[in-house]
Amino acid sequence: MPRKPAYDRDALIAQARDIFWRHGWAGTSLKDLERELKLKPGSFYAAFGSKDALYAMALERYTQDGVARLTALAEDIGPLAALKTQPQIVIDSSQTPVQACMLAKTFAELQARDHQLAQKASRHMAEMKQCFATLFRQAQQAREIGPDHDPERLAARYQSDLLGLRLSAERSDVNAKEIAADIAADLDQL
Amino acid sequence: MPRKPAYDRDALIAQARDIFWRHGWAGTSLKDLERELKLKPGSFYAAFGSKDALYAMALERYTQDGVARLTALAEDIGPLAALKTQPQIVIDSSQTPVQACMLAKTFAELQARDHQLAQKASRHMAEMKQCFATLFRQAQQAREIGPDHDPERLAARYQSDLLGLRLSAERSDVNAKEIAADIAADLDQL
DNA sequence: TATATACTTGAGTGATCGCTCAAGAAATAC
DNA sequence: GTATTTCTTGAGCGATCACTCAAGTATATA
Repeated sequence: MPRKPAYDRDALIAQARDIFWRHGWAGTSLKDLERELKLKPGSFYAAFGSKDALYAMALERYTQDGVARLTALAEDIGPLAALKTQPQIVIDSSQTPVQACMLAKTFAELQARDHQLAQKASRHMAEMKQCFATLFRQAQQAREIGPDHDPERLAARYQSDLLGLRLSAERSDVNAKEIAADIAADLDQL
Repeated sequence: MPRKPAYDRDALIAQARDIFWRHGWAGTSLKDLERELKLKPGSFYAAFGSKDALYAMALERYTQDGVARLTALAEDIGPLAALKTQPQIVIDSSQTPVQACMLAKTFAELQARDHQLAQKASRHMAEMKQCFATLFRQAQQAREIGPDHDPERLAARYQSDLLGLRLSAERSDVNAKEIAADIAADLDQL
């Protein structure tokens, strides 16, 4: 009996993710979303419930894709090689809407207001950090890095460096490739 | 003949800087500013012209203070020591409204919309980077670091690390002191 | 004290915010 | 075909946005 939606829900979430990623939470209005997703307000709310709900879905999608991509890369070329390659990947991927991390942008924007989306972003960043720690641990077990390092600590520093790198990559007066190379080079010192 | 304002303009700019720093550009409303600065709309606009104009003054103040503090520190304890101490300073300064850099937050929030405040923030970050580069150059001339390093490149990496550190320091699941120590330790390898 | 010159006040501007909902259109089941 | 169910549409809700301005108030000089 029912009628099917005229849109591809998954594609719309990915599209919304890119818009939010670019312009942030407050910087993206319902008008923006309606125009880009080609949805009237009624359809929008029937499909996603609210702006915040869609934003949460976008964060989810963003994190899932990120973890999946890095995990796949590590299985391809090994944990340490993946960690060394990641800095260059995240800044030269010209397909990404912006260079800075969406989780970091969300967290920075909404943390002070104690917004639930900031908490969600924080949890997702912890997820990513765990992913890094796992790779460092694997690299250690494979004797690719010294045995005296704490994988959790390496992961925290590495993630911090990546956040800085990706923000720096947005700047026109910074040579991000050099920074990425230097971050990768640091991993050889371990 | 005239009547003097009842407020301390400089103090109000510093107060506005802290509010903007915390909540960002879109996250701070005129109502917020009026309430915190205890100014009615008329006085506000007579004093500062617009929200954006005040934000620009806040950015200016933020940068001036940052450069002055680091420069003074370097004259006290030397360029390399200042660079090594800075990471710990910026994250344990419990007087600061938030840990993340206001220039970085502004840039990240407004860059995609090509807002003039994003450009101003970018210029101020370049200013800070030059400040770092000068210290690295001085450290090199003082034989505190090796002669084969490019001070500009070191400065870019160092600033990137600081941006990451300061954002990480906002997170409850990250030990920022460890990251700060690791950044400082890296400078000994030069 | 008289007057000129600011500063302070707060109601109110049009625009936009996220969001609602009733009515019309379309597709399924029978 | 008809009935039923969902999707689509868009006018419009109250709230808030950055901001204006005329009237009132206080302080300087003369």
